[in-house]
Amino acid sequence: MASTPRFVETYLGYLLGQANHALFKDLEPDVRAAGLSSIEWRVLATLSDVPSMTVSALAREVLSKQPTVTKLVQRMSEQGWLALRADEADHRCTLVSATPAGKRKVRTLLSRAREREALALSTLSPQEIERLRDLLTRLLRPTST
Amino acid sequence: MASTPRFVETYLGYLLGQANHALFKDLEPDVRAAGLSSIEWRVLATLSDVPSMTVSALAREVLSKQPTVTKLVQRMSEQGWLALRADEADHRCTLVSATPAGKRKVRTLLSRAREREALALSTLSPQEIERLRDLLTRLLRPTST
DNA sequence: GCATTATTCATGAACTTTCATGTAAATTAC
DNA sequence: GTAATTTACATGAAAGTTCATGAATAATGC
Repeated sequence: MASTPRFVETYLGYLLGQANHALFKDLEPDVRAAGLSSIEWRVLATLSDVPSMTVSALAREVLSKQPTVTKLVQRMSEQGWLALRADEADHRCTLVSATPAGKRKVRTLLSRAREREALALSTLSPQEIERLRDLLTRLLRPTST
Repeated sequence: MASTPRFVETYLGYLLGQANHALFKDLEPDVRAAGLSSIEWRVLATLSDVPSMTVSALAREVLSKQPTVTKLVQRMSEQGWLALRADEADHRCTLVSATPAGKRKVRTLLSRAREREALALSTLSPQEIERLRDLLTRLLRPTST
């Protein structure tokens, strides 16, 4: 006699949160060892392969609020990991970029993250991994024709 | 000539985070209208279909730290949504449960969450949805034979 | 049983995030 | 070109989270 499953066990938001958390837990020791918090890791990873980004674009990427990111990047710039400068084309915008020190700091973490990801995904076949990425991407971009 | 994709565009943790965030954004207005924060919503949803749970079990479920949850449930109990009592079998444990008022408060949100989830998933076929749930579940429980 | 170790939660201090709002720059409508 | 509106960031106060630690209970080894 099967009982009704708990709400959280079937709700997609819960599954996504748990999966994300599980994945990060494997990487967390490395992130902490590098002297970074999880949000700082997200910021540096995001900025690792773009020249620069505005504060609000960065806030969207790292799933945080604009005032949070404003203060976060100020602290990180004091530590020398980020550089802030005004956008010449639009003086309202503050452009955030990773300094060489910041890029250096995150470099090994990026490949470590890839390793951990591969490990976490090792229970799935390459085809299934492909499918998972595809399904998640399509969830994010509803109108993919 | 395809350029190398950005790290965050292919990293699973990023995809999971974005997907989770996108899903919650649809529900957030309802959660806020009910006078709840996102973490309070998670707590009430988690407690909606179990009699009670210890503080640390709850912390694991809602992906937060134990001191965070200790203070959170104290606030929520002052508001009448949760009840706290000592575990008779193990006096170290504080058992947390949703009060009738708390259950009432979350009831409509639970079905609203289902609606929003269905909407977000409507770009996928039922078979694909099944597959996504399956893949995420297997990611969480590596040794499912 | 007694000592040791582990578990569970509570708490104060430090730090971070958030909300509400302010200021400045850019855009739009006239 | 000016006024009204919108956009983007910064900031202070309030609220929340986290770390380090403490106190109490339970489990383990002898």
